[in-house]
Formats: sequence, C-alpha cells, structure tokens
Amino acid sequence: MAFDRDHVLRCAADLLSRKATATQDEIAKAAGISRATLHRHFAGRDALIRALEELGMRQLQEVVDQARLDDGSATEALVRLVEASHPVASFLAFLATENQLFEGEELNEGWQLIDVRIAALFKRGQESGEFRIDLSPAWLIEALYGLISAAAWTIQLGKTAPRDYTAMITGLMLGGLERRTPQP
Amino acid sequence: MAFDRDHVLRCAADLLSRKATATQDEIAKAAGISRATLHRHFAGRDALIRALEELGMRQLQEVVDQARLDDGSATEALVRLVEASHPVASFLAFLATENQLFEGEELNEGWQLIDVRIAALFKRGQESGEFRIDLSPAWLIEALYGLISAAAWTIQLGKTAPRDYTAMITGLMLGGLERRTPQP
DNA sequence: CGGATTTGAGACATTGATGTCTCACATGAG
DNA sequence: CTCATGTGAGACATCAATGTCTCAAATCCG
Repeated sequence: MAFDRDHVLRCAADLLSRKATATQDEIAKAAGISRATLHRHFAGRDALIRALEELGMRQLQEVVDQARLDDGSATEALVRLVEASHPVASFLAFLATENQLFEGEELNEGWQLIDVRIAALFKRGQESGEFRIDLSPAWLIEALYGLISAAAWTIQLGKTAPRDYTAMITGLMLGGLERRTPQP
Repeated sequence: MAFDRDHVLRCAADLLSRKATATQDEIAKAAGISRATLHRHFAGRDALIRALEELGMRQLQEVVDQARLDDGSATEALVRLVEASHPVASFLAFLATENQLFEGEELNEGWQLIDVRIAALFKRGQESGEFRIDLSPAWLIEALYGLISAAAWTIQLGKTAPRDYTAMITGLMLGGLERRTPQP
C-alpha cells in the first residue's frame, strides 16, 4: 500500500471539520493507516494542520485559476467557481471554521490573495449590474464559504446528494429563496 | 463579582467557535474568571460543552417561539427569525460546527424539534408560492445555520457592523445575489 | 461590624494524548 | 528469489491539560 498523502489529508479534513478535538489515533483510523505512519509523515498535530492548510490553499488557488473568474458573465464565473470547489469542499469546511491558524501569519498572505480575486469577481458583477450592490464583497465571500461548508456537511451526513452540490449553493446564493414573480 | 453563568457560556461559545481546541485556561481567561471558578461551575470540559449545548438550545427555542413562524407571510416570519437569532448567533456558530455532540443522544431530540419547526416554515413558504420549490427544506436549514455562523464571524472579526446582521443574512437568503431585473 | 460564602492564585497528582522506539511482516524493485 | 523500503502493532517515556486541593483575599448578607 503506497502512502497516499492527499488521501490522508482529505480524510483528516473530513473528520476535523466536524470534530476538531479528534486525536491522532482517530485521524489515523479515519485515513485507514496506523498512528505510527501518520506520525512518520506529519510530525505532530501542528505539522498536520499546517499541511492541511497548505494543501487546501494550493488546491483552492487551482480552483480559482480553473474557474477563470474574469471570463464571461460574473454569474457564469461564480457557477464555475462553485462547481470547481466541490473536490475542495472538505478542506474549506475545516479551514473556514478554524481561525486559530491565522495566528501563525505568513500563510495568511495566500488566503488574502485568493480572497482578493473572489472579491474582484463580486465587484465585477456589481459594476456590470448583474449583482445587487447592497451586499459587501467581504460579506459575500464569507457567505460563500459558509454555504460551501454547509453543503459539504449535508452531503457528508447523507442528507443531500453530492450531485446537487453546485445547484444547492448557486441556486440559493444567486437566485435567493423568494420565488421570482413571473411578469404579468 | 457575582458569577454570571450565561456570560461565561457566551464567552466560551465565542472562543470555541473559532478555536475548538482552546484549553480550560483560555476559556476561563476569555470569560474573565479563574480556572478554579470555571471548574467549580462546570466540572470538566464535557460538562461545559453540555451546558453550552443546553443553553444554546433553550435560547434557540425561545427565539423560534418569539419569531412566531406561523404568523404573516413566510418571508416576514423568516426575517423575524433571523432578527431574533442575533443574540444567539455565537452559540449557533459553535454548535453548528461541532457535531461530535450528537454522539450523546437525548439532547438530539430537542434539535430535531427545532429543525422541524423551521422546516415547516420553509415548507409553508413553498406551498404558498412565496419560496421556490427546487431547494429542499433540509438544505435550507443547513444553509441558514451556515449563513448565521458566517455572519457571526464577520462581525466578531470586525469586518461588518453588528447592525447589518439581519440585512446581510435575509438579503442574501431571500433575494439572492442577482439583481432583480425591473420588468420593462 | 462580623460571620459566611465565593473567588483567585497557586501547588500537586492524575490522566490522556503524544512523541519515540523496536520488531515482525508486507510490498515492491532489482 | 533477495534485498530494501515502508508499514502496522505495540511498549514505553514524556508532556500538556486536567482534576483536586489549600489558603488568603474579596464579596455578600444579616
């Protein structure tokens, strides 16, 4: 069995996003490896968390690249962003709720860069008239993370189907809950 | 200084929602009391978490009562619900992300009762034609918790003003991000 | 005021998670 | 096949957080 670093980190994110106090034993078991092996690759909890953040950030950067936020309408770009975020949802669910990391700066910059790019998308939509202007980009970013996390959890718990991921998030975030009244 | 149980629990929720691995020392300091006193009132971390869940649930029940979910339009009821949830937002932010609790059942029932009532609100809105029907009540509940948590965090970090709490959540959840095109 | 109660600060032992090591076994490369 | 590498299981020491205790100071109440 070759050691699958990404798989281990994904399992860790899945578990830690719902039980932040999980022990190394539990994490190892969730990943299907022994505690010894876990410790060989990640020397301690801090190192594991750091690796989690690093991989999550790198993947999210790729997701943002892949979504081509500057192409087409802002709405289309947002849908592409959400769609592409599906594989990273577990990481985001964990990282969005664990702010303790941001004490050890440095990596912080990476997140800010990502936030700036997503904020630019919301601004673009607002300036083009696609999006309403009474919701600040800062709030919209947090709300997006919140909805992604919520979606990841509902899927993890089996309450909703994975295939509905994108539609759940974009449906609510773009269209809102109110039914569009068909013009008479 | 009289011991203010609710104040301590609120501070604990604030802290734990962003740093779930905080020690008893940190929690006590955040609440402005000594670790000894903290331990006198909550014998151990488990007891503290339990009390947190208990108070959070009780408060949320009162919030749901207060919001009169059956009165007026579903939209108005949802706005009242969000408005009333503001003081409890810290607790929800913590409890929504800590599913480890639901291993010790029993209290679970209380949450299910609340969820049923909120789900009924969404169903009512869908049946009356106010709300779109392609988003399941189960998802809408999780999304609502996710948005409440996200709003609590942005306010806690000073990114947005507390007074915008209700408008941020209801604005996004009800109306969505897309600008309503005025009919020609 | 004076007693009763509660708190804060610290010392101390206990506990549970962690870091470290060893060794048998499995897997893969040559 | 044979060697080399990596893994799982377990024992063991270490360490940090916790639970428990004491005592002086502060607060409350009659």
